[in-house]
Amino acid sequence: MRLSDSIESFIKAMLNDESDEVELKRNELAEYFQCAPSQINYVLATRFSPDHGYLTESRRGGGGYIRIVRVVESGSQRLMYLINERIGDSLSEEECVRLISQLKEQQIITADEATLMAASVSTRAMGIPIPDALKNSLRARMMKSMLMSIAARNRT
Amino acid sequence: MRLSDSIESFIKAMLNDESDEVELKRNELAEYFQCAPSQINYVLATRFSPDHGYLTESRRGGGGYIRIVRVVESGSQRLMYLINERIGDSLSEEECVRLISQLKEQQIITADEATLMAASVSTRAMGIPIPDALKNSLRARMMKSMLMSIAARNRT
DNA sequence: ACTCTGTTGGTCAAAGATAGTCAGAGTTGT
DNA sequence: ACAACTCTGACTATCTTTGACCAACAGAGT
Repeated sequence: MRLSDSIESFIKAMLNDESDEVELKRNELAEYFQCAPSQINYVLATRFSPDHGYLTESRRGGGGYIRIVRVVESGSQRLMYLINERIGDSLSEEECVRLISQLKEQQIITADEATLMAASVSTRAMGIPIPDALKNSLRARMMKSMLMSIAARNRT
Repeated sequence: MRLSDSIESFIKAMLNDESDEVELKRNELAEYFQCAPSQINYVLATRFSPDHGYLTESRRGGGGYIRIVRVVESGSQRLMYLINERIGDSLSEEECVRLISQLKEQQIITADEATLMAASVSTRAMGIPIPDALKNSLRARMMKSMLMSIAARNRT
């Protein structure tokens, strides 16, 4: 069995026992598995990425930690579909607006949230000197990031 | 538990009990927490800054003190200040997060909105190949755009 | 008033404690 | 053999805590 797989199972077991959320110390975990601390990052990157349905946050320095939140299976089907399939690498402002208004119609987000999301991807917000292609790729990333956070909060 | 967090909680508890204002002795507090006096300054700088919604004043010498005041502003005042003065042409992710969480504490935005805003300016969302300076200028624009949309809806 | 001295708080740099990144070496499946 | 995946270590970034030295203020003594 690969080390990465063991660490993955270990973390998933913790997630099952406790809740949809777990907090750990990178160094402790590395110590436990007798491996380099950066191995933990590798596992997080390859098995607990947003694409895999997880969100992670961390803090460095004294009392630092890594927190992993499971979004998979709890976020609505619709959101996961958008994140994983519908939204690709690029999204125009018009497409964003269309998606946002659909989500509002389906009552997945509130009207206020829709306004907020639209404001963030608006032409006005994006007024920096970069090619349109980059702006649209940025919009896609922003939308995924926001939808991911909505999926996270919708978990029961 | 981090020392800084304990001290932060301690001070916030005092603020809740009494009023929007609290006065303390740096040395006494340091004595109480068994730490270097300058630790208190660190806590003030990292958790009670204007961006966090607090003002501090102090006096040295005999009878010296540190006074911490929680700033109370109306939502629209706060938003206007942020849009017109605080946020300039550039804002780091950390600054964004700080401002957002402060808006949440002052109940100008909901927790869900805070999460959404933070997601939109996150490093994850900004993962396109442009210089950091541009990313921060983009963050500033996005924040202003989002705050303006909130200000608009708040006008009743 | 002026100065001296004790009592406070302020600053800053260094040390300590964590986590992140990335290139390259090692391993495995086809 | 080749490509993809795994693992490590050196270097970096960030957050916390401490300590040495500095600055300001009050009150006593002159």
